[in-house]
Amino acid sequence: MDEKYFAKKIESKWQKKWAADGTFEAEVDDAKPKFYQLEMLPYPSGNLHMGHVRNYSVGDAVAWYKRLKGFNVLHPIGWDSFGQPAEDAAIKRGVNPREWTEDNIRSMRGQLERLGLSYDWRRQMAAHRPEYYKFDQWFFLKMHEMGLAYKKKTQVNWCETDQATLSNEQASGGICWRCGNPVTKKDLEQWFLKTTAYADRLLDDASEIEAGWPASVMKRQRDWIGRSTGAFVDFTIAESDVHTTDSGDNDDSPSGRKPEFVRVFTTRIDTIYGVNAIVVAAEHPLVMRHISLMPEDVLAKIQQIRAEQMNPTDHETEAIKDGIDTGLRAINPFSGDDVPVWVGNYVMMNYGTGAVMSVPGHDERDFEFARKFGLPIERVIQPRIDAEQRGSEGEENSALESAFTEYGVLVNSGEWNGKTSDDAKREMTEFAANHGFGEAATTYRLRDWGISRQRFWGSPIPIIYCDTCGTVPEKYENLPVELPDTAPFTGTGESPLAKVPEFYETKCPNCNEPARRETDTMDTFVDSSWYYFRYLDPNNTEVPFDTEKAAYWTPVDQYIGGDDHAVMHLIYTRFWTKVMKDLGLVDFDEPVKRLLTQGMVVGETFFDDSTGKRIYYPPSNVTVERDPKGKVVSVRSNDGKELKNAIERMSKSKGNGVDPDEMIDIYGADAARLFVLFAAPVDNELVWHEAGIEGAVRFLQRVWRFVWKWQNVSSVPPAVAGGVVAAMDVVRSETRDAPPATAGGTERARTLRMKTHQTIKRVDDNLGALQFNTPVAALMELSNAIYDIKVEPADASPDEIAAVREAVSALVLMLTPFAPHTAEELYANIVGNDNGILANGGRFPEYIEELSKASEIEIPVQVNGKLRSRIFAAPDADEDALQTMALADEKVREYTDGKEIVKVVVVPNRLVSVVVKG
RNA sequence: GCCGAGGUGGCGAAAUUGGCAGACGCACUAGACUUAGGAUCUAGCGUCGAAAGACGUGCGAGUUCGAGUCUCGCCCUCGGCACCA
Repeated sequence: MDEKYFAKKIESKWQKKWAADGTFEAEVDDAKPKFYQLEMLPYPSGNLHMGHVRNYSVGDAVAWYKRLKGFNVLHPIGWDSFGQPAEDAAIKRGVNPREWTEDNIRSMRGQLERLGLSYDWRRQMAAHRPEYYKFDQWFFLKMHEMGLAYKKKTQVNWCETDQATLSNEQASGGICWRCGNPVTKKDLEQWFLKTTAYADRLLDDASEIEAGWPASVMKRQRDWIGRSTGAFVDFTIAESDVHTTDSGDNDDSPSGRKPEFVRVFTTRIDTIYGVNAIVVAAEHPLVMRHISLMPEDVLAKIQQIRAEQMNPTDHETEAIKDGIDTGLRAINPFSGDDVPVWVGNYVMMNYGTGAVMSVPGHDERDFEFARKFGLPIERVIQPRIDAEQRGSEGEENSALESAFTEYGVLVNSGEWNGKTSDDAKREMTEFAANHGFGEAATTYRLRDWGISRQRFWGSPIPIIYCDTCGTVPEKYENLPVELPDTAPFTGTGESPLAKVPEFYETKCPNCNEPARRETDTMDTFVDSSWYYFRYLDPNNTEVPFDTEKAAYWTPVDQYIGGDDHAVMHLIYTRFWTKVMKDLGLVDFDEPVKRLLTQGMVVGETFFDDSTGKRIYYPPSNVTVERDPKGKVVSVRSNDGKELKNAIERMSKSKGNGVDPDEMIDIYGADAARLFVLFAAPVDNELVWHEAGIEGAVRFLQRVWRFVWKWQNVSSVPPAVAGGVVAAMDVVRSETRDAPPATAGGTERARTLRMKTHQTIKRVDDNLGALQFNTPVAALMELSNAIYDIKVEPADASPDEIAAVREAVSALVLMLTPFAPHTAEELYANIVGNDNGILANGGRFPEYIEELSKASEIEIPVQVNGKLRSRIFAAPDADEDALQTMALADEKVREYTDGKEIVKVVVVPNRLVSVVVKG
């Protein structure tokens, strides 16, 4: 051990050692409890960024913590290596996507290794390798057999910038998930996975994982699935001689020919007597059927609305209601009234039935629409009112100032008057069903998952089109359908594979006649839906993974990643798991027991308002002026211009990115890791300040210096040579049996031991609760306490040496999850061998409660709620004793003398509160 | 607009869940050592005040011996969704 802390030297030493020893290689072992620690796998862009560093430092801390607690820990990593950037590189720079990807994986693996992350590298998977994507295809075929994979022509989300289709999840908010540009619509023939078939299970199984997942993620998933229960109701079209078997787009309708009708979905059938119109989407089949009879101006308006709905969503103009009366009329099956049929821009074809019953009295949108077009507004629900008010007649007919959307009691609703909304909903739905004009219904916001991508760099969809046999799945024994080495890359929206005859020309698996392969590839979110099962059995060539291995390791105990995947990846992977359960591959419904979403790492930049030029903060790029208290008064560029600050997501274009390699080079991996864990609570945003990482180095150096100073002393008793745990046993028996020391040095020893054991408990509790900033603070406090003992090794008494030795051993072991290289090196120094913490049987230090307690504790005394004094008492002193002491206290008496004591509240070990009067 | 999370020193944050607000770190101030310090060590660091002390967790009320924490009403910030019938 060197006297000085050289991060680079010890980091490379232990990284080599771990790799050579296979320290983090895990195997199934029924004798040990398992722990599957997983972090979201990176896309191999070529460079690690600070967000990765944070994500993987957190995961590594958990993995180490669990190892020290005696778990058999599986901690793998891999590569989400299919996807657009590789193809973009091919288009722009003519490189081969495979070589580009492999190069990036190589360099990023180097970066991960330099961080010293404790992965079992033997299990690495990469999505773009045939041995992996073979099983994407395998799953696709299984889902095809199960009827979960199907093809249909539909309007898809299309990103003009990326020239690519997007799933609904990827186009959330009308914005492309990758490039952030607005999304348009396009008609395409696409393969879909039937996620909607699992909508109920996705919702209902959520209760199993609720406790371990962030509430916000659960909520966003629920909102995304968007289940609403209500009813379909059919309104017959008046004076129409058209007959229909359904409302056009709905397969669930009753069979048999009936007069033309329009089917609406409503969650509020109890308001049906308040219907003033039927409003349908511009593309609704009803409109299509009657289009020839409509006047010019109506058609023009419908065209206009249709065009607006096709365009990228503009949230500014969206709120303005627009519509036109089609001239058709529909009959309300409950009241018998006939109402106009309108086209409205606020009704969307892709939700419910594309038609709504407009009830302006009790729906805000309908209210706004009715106001604008002067349609009648009637009250049919009245708030529940008290008995004495019930008689007042005016209520029922009073004009509505705004829509009343709550539940209440029905009025103006014929025979249903007086029913509550709840009762009416149930009874009216039944009534509609019995009379054949409606039924109970549930609709979802969730859509099926469109997985076709007109891209080269993805898993080919294993389907063959044959002129005689039609759409034919590839045979399992022919998997993988391999990508060609290269293709003509244009990025124009057609799959490059469609230009590679060697790829698409094939024989039909059925009839052996010439046939054509599907040339679209799968969405990369397919790869990430099941990758963590592949880690369990990465070399299996027959099936995705061995079910027995999965039975031991899965589900994932702890998953960590960014919350930008709250909807996309995490819904897909939950869906995939449920499919795997139905296939008999796993026996659980939910793949991830606990989920932690870490906050973003952001950078601070300063910019010149006039030019918009950004300057990244620390390395002497700017001059910071502060007042004597340290508050920033101004920041100037080196040429004297006043700058404004901005905290933004780190990115190349903003020039505020921080290169992990550079940080490792300057400060060391341990310091970088320690800092990201310490700087902020894990779910908060983290503003990267280089000064902070210097603080982390200082802490490590302090610990280092301390061990150096005490190293000769700490190896004195031969009994200690067996290791830290043994050392601590010795220390424990030395002091436990000894009478409580009272004088001089031994008092110091006792205080330090107390701090040591309090720290053990705090760090254990905090890590167990997935907090990382607070245990680091606790370790810093312990290090300060060791420092504060202020005894030179030569002058220390035996129990002081023992106490210091115990404190140092505990500190070093508990440092492992945060700064493993430093901890390993210090530990090696303490035990006198280089075998490593785990090989030596190092464990998380044991907490001994009795040692954590002070012999005397300070108890604050309040008089009338204000802190007036402190008394010292033995722990667990009884209430009477504390009260007597408190009332006898000189300072307390200043406030109580001559006054009446009304009440004394005593909280043992906490406080005494005296209430006086007069 | 709706939903969710949150507002604590100059900054990042703690606070045993109703019990000494500001632990720990950064920044800052003073001093020591030093040829030097962007190293290290010592001390200080919520506001006002010379001190005693008073005030202090977005604002206003309330419950309580006692409120950062609980209740009610406002204000603000950040995220998500955005006509979901």
